[in-house]
Amino acid sequence: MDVATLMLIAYRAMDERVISAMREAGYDVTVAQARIAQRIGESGSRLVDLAEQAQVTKQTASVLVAALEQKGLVERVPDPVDGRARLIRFTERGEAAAAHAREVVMGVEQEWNEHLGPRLAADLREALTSLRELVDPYR
Amino acid sequence: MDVATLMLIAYRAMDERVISAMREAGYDVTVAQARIAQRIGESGSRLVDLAEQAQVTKQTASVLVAALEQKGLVERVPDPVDGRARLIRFTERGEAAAAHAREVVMGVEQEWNEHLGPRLAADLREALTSLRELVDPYR
DNA sequence: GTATGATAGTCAGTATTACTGACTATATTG
DNA sequence: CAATATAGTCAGTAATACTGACTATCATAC
Repeated sequence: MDVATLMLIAYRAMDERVISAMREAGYDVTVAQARIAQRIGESGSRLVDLAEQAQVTKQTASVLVAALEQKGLVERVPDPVDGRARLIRFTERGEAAAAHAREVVMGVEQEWNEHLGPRLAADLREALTSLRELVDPYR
Repeated sequence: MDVATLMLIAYRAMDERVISAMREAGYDVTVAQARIAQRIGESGSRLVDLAEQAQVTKQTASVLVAALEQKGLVERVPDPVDGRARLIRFTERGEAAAAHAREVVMGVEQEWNEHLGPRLAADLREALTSLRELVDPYR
């Protein structure tokens, strides 16, 4: 089995854990929506930036943001310094959802670390970080 | 950045490499189709097995197999030992495509290993294999 | 200042991926 | 032989994602 497929297996397990925890907590968010939401910055982010970071087109990002907006998790406000742009930022409820999601991710990662032990867990992170530099150098 | 997201970044890089190499070689296959095709065994596989391994419903698997069949990469033959079932197996052209894909995956993995160095590459594989036992125990 | 090109975002249309539910046909088990 | 399980399909829908065309605004060069 190639390492990329092994990564996918673990990634999907994380995804399922997060999505089901969010659903239990009353947040009904899909994987793609979560992937966009995860990248919203403190003071709001532009659509194109979210799209680029999540590696989708801006049209796709637009649909996902619209869904999040409809659920009351994010809002779009005009960018004060650029009339073309709008800033996407969390609502209070969205902020709470994001915090919850982060906690779940950290919890699962903690489980993983306990399973792997400190040495292997550290090596895993180091290897993945190093790989990122190779495959995704500009970011 | 959480390790699961780092895994996704690397996984996607692999995906892109494989898909673009396949396209260059004249095979027009999508990611989801490749994920199903990758799991077809030597002597053919049943739809339900492919679906289970790729973690999709059998209806989804059916659509993906139909697409692969339409491209002439796989064929469905009746299962000689079970009248309900049909075996999905590679055509000659499909076999060649699968072999090419495996080569590309191995090539990219080789690049990754060279970037990481032998120790970290081995640790990465060990950690991911161990994680798989945690998150995907029955398989 | 104003024309030119770049950027932010939307709208329209389509393809792919994925789901649930209902169904047929065949196997297996009691 | 009846009851149940399994393999696969069909129908319908939703989510995700794409390309192409468009408007509005910004930045820059003249």
